[in-house]
Amino acid sequence: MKDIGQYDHKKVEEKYAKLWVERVLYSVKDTSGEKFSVVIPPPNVTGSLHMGHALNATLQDIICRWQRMLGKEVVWVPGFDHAGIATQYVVDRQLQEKGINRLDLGREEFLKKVWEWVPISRNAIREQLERLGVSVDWKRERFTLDEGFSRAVRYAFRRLYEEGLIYRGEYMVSWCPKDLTALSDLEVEHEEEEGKLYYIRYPLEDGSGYITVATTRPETMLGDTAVAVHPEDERYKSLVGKRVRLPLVEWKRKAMDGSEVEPIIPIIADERVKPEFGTGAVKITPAHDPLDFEIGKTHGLPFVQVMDQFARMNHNAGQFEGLDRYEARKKIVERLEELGLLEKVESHRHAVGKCYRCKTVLEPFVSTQWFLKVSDPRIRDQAIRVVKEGLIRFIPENWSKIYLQWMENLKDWCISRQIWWGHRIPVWYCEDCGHTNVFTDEDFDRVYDKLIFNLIADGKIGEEFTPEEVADLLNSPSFVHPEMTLLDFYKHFAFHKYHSTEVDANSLRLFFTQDLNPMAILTEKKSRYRYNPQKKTYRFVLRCKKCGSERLRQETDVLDTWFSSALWPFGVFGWPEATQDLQKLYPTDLLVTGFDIIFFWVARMVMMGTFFTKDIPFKDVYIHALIRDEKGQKMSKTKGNVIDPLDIVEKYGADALRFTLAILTQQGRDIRLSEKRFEGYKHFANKLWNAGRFILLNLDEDLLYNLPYGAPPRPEDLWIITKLNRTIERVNKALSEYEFSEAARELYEFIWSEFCDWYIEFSKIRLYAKPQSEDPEEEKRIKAERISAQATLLMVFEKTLRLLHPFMPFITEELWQALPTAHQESISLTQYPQFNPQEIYEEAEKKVERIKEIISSIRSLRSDLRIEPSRRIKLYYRAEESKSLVEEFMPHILSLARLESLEEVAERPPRSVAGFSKDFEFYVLAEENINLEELISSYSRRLAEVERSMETFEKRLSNENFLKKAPEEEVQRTKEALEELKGERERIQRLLTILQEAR
RNA sequence: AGGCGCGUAGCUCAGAUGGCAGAGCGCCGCCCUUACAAGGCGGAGGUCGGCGGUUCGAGUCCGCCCGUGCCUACCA
Repeated sequence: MKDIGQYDHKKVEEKYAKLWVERVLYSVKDTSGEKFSVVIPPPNVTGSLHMGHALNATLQDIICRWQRMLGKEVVWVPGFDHAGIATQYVVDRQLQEKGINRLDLGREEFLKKVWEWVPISRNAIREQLERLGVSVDWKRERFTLDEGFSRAVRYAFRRLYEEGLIYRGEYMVSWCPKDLTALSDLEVEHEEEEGKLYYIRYPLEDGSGYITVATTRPETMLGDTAVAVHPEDERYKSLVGKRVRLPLVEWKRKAMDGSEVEPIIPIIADERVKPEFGTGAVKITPAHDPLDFEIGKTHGLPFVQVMDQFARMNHNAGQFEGLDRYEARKKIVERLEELGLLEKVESHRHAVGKCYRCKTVLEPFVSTQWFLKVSDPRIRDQAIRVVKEGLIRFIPENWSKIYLQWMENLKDWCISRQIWWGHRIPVWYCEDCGHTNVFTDEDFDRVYDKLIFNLIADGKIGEEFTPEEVADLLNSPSFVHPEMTLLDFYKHFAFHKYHSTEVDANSLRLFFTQDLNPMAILTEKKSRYRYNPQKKTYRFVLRCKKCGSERLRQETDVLDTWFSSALWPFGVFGWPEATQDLQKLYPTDLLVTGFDIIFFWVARMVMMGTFFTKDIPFKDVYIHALIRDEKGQKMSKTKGNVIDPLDIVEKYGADALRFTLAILTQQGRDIRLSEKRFEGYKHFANKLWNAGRFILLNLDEDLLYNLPYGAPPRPEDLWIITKLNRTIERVNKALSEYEFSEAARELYEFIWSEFCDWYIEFSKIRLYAKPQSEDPEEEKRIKAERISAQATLLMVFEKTLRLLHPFMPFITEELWQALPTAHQESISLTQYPQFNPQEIYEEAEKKVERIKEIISSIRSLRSDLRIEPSRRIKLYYRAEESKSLVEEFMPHILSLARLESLEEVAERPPRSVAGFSKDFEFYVLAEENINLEELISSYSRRLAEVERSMETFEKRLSNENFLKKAPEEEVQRTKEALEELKGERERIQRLLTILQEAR
């Protein structure tokens, strides 16, 4: 007997969100058993989580909690992504709002600002994840820019470089003139736009006429160095080899190789020109168009850049210099028109590439960049094989096709970015011999040299540093784990080998006093350190591996953020160190992510994973849908249609949020979300709570001791046990197939429609039973009955809570802890219910289902007759097969159909109205004010329906082909169904006649 | 331009292996029946986008079309 009162999701959830983290429930210490490991797709530190993250986290948590309850040692690694451009963009905008320009601030100062921002975002996200109840192991939290991870990135870069898989070169890339960086092909968003196609006449040099070219970008004509036609194009065959005078350009232009280029340009033939497009003649601007770049290369054409990094016209643009590309376009078109060289302008739909971050139209731009040869068989073949052979499994399956398609058409990946926030490429160019040096800490023997190298490469200390600076830094709290020092963190995540032996505070002190003794350094030419006696600072010296020069210049570019993300599933476990974690927990078992980053991330993890670890990074890849708003629009801040998960958690609770997301997650389908959905499942949580409240209110304190004195189970007990058992089976099956929606629906259906609607109602018969006499035997019997009802309620409810726990962790925890059977620190540490074939009671199941039908049919009649629920009425019945059942379940029918009495009669009582359910026919005495019309129309509708069904069955059975060809079983089934319908029709007809007479 | 997905009740969506169309929300009616009005009980509502084909039988399999969403792509 205890009352848990009304459901207050905030109270419950806030309590456990904190408690679970404090008690470190989800940190596995002993990893000797069967493991289940997952790495979270690290959220970007760009702000806070959106609904997509909430979905992602929820689905992973459902699986992780389920696996944990199945007895596995679940390790779920959380973390964050530094998210290069995205984060830089966010901080840049914040500064702009304060009127600060990033370029004025300079790299170092700007990075400081970013490091100030990151913890703000990270804490917000952490808090959100905790509120969602995710069971990650916070002790393992990682950041893609933390010390260990950065080291892994450098290691990976070096390996790839040494294997010849990374190269540097001058190529055409997509350039964002706003973010001032190159982007990979994937970061280009193509958008269809209504543009214009300009037809421009280029006069032939000999004055014999002109050739007309068509272009969408007239401003690039200033950089034209040829006109190309298809070699087989009869219209232009005679012109090939001739030259044209480039209009407007009356000056010499400077090509990228420094040579001067005349505005007289050749007409060349190239098969890549499509004769059917435009005029069939195309202007060639090798420095500003990808195809022209290729053609320029093959034909040895000069490359003339006419724009700078801001997409402004440069010195090659003569009078147009300094104009923005679009202004230049306008001016150039005007000029051409004046000169009569603009033949016509057509409207033209075409795709333009935009920056995926800032949506600026990108400029094809020739520049020197770093590339990763992902198309190399050493990388690609494995990545294809592991998916083809099913070692990695996509769910839903069709994504593997998309993955493979993309893999087949791989192009080299531009991995360098001209931004500041990210992993600086670990390359130092020699100013003397020009050698490209790639350094990692492997190049140094002593641990402290390694350490200091890493600090420098990370930009954690400046080129010149004092020992105090280094010591302070190493003794300061780690960015990721404030309870550790930076040095601890290094030891833990990066210097596995040296763990607790060589690296400690004492040796650190010794290192600085002995090894970095200024006198020793000044006299020791080969020292790694240079001492500056004036400033009392040290410099860590790198020497060119080829010529030994100390004059090295570090590459200023940083790596594409996805380069580091690609190492995530093994980097988090300490790779490249051969840690125990790596051996035990890698490959991971599951990756849950959205389809929008299959190419960006999933594919690259597979490529890097198989390349570096010779193993797959994960076994199952569950691809979930994208969250959209109720109109099917992508949620975005600019559209203002975002639903903030924290708002929902506040208003409806994390449990409701999670359950909603789970039940809406049908495989491979986008989720349209409106706030209304959450409300419905909050009601579900409330329903569950109230069921718990009811049970607790009705449990006797001494129940657990009295269990042996309980009466044997009744059919409804066996029925609900069977129903629960079937639900257990279905939920486990659904989860094993990642059918979240199916699992959630089964739970909802069972809890609400079976347990609450029927079983609890049935149980009240025994719980509320009062002895009719003073007979002590009867009292004893009633008590025994009550015990058995309580026991079943408790047992079924307890199992149900465990079954539901992965979906709604908070409320299930709270209710479970309130049960007298609670015996564990947390419900999440108990076992997940499993199907038990012994607990299927078909006989009882059938009986109770039939009784439900009978009760419903009585309720239906009552409702049609407008008899209020509170009025207990007398009912009379006739029945054949159902008779014994009705007698057996008399109390149930009386109670749930709210009857005063139910008596068997031989004939329909006079002046009565009738209803039926199969052979069970029942009668209510008609009163003066009874409403028959509703009933008559109800029966009429029913009759029509039955007759319609009969017709289709009769037609089918009179079809010879059906009888001949359909399976015997099917024919039989149809016949039986028809017989049943016939009986029903007769009954309805009879009842209708009665009603009409009574009218 | 290719590829993928979707079109079923007013809305959001379920409907292995073809065999009497389902749920939630919304709507209508009656009820504060001592777990729950965030509730109970009862009910209405659908030519399964269109056309053709395979089949005894098609929401389900095949073809075409229409609508819609997304991904990929160097048509200047």
